[in-house]
Amino acid sequence: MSVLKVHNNYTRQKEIFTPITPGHVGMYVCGPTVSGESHLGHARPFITFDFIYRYLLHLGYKVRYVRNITDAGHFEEEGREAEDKISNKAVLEKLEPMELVQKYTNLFHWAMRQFNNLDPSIEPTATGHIVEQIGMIQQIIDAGYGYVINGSVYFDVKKYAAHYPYGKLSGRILDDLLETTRDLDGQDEKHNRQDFALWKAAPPEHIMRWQSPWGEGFPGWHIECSAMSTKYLGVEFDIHGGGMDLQFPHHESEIAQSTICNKHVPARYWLHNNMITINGKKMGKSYGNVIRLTEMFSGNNPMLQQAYSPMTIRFFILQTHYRSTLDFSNEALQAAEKGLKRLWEAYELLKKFASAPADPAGAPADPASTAADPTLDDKVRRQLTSLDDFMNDDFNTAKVLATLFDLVPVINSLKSGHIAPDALSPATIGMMKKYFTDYLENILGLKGEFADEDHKLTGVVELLIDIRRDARTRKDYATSDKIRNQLSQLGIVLKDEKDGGISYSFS
RNA sequence: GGUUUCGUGGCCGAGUGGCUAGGCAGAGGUCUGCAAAACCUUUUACAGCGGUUCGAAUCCGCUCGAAACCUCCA
Repeated sequence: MSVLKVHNNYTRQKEIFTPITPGHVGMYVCGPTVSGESHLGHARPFITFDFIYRYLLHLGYKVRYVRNITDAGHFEEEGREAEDKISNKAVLEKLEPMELVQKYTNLFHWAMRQFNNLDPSIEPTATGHIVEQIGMIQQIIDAGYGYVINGSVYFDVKKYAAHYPYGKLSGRILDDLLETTRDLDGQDEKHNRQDFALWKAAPPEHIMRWQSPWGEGFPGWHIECSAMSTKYLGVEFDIHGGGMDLQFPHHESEIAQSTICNKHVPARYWLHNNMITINGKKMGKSYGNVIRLTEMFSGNNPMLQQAYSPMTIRFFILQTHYRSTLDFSNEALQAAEKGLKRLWEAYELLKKFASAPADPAGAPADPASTAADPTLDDKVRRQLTSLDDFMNDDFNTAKVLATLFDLVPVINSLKSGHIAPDALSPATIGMMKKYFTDYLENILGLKGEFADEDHKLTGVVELLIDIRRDARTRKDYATSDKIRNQLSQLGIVLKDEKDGGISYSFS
């Protein structure tokens, strides 16, 4: 049995995962900014850290998974007109800021449920932790690493870099930053360009504002995650996750803030998922190439040839390693949809197989002994146990799925008789069931799309199948074809099987 | 411009020194009243050029191309 290894972006190495507190894992993942609707790109981190969360639970860890809601807004253009993104849009949409925030939070939660993501243990909001953020900013000022100008507070990156390794996470060198940071127009009140805001004085038109020792204003973006992760996970926790694009400056700034306040780099393992691209370009608002999740599910977007179900999208994401970019295309999504169907149908078949009888006295000494085909039996077992190795290898879900696909022909052949029913031992069949359920449902978080179909509908379909069976027995193919074709038009596909059975699926 | 990463067959994507990845699509076959599914077989690969090595898609160098970050961004 292998041990879990994760690629730690902080050290740029694959490392054995060792939690700080044995048996417990603290994980913080940067959540959504609820100033707009989530798009396909946003789905990736939350699905990625969901299967990571699920796998840690599967390994038996007690996990506290904290994922924030950013509802306080950031700077649209730092250094120029400090505009709160959320309040700005609220004016445009003539909504109360918190009304807008609520609307998009609800939509976000709805999307997470569609994806079958487990709820985080704690989902703190930035607006609910202003006090903690102010406290942390004060600490930074007191320590001499923050300075106040015109009611705003900035972090002194240059001073920090003189004492601490600034840029380690993102692989950046301060001097390079000084030279390469793009020129911003207008006056900059910061001492140095690479300094970042801890607190911003609110201009009069700014709706979201809070009292602080430095006047009315609102918190900088980076401080919220530092404050909330510290509050709920302590000064040092295990995993910090988020999209790769957050590595700099967001996570780098978090490290700097926490280092000053808590004397600790906040997390041991920094995990970042890669981007979803479209035509090779990152999907993002500024690129104007986003497909919203509601559009993905409905197909209502010019870039989409059809609707894609949440599980298709989840499967699509799982087929790629989380650290690789994933390119969107209709062709790829359609392939994922078909692949998932094939895999899931085999799983449904497998669940119906007779399994090994429960043996309270213990498993047989040699579980493979009853297998008529020991070679195959052994191969299946090895493939199943390799799933753990792949998952332990920095969550290689792509390999996990490929291996499960390898077993699909075995399952289908057992069903059809191409492989003798006793080729595999009952214990191995039972093991397959367990692994398939564990991996597909519990770890990868997939679910049958039609699990909730109305039982009455099922009954009606089975009645029609019954009538059709009679018709076929009479060789009344006109009637049998009529039933099959009409059902097919309704999206219910019948399949005649070799043994005279008929199966069906909703599409 | 700087930093980093990547370039795999028709498409999507694993693999990181030797052994079939996998999915989708295509082809042939088996099965079947027909169809679908399933099963079996199968075509098309590792950007280019050099180097290291018994052996490289995998390591090194160069060239070309792409992306991410450097600005809000999952």
